[in-house]
Amino acid sequence: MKSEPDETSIDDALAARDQTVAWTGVRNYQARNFMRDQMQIGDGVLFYHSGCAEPGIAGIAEVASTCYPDPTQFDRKSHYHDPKSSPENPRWLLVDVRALKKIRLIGLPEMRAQAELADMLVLRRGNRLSITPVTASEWHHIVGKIAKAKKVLMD
DNA sequence: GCCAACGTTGGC
DNA sequence: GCCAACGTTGGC
Repeated sequence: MKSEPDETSIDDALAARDQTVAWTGVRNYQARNFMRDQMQIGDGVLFYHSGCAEPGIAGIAEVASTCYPDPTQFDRKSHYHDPKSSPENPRWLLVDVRALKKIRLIGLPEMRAQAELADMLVLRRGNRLSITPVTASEWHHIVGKIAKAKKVLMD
């Protein structure tokens, strides 16, 4: 799951109550549908920093809720306000995400250098989805490289 | 700031 | 339903 660290970094998420943040601002149907149809509480999340000097995987997190309407869509003052959405018929959903651990940044060049990750959707040319599924083997390859991640996942 | 890539919008 | 125009994302 991509987040701009200027807005919500892995450090921000770890500092939040229960280390949990509501994943506001998704305004793409495919990304929304991943949250609605694919995610379950406890699923592993790679916390990815985008739109910054050093994009890459910055932490390990987990899905902490099922999906529910993103409140920012109803907030006229929010950057994420959607005038076409209404509480009676909400268009955009989110899940809560609990940060588990900050890890050594695995930057884009490092990710691209690994044959095991060559098919990761997030690395696809032109990919703009802020949420993409990760296969079990990709997940294991990444957390396997990080002692901290391995430790937290065994706890 | 540039630009490739892609999603959305809206006229027809 | 097509498709051009436009807006956004996001790496560089």
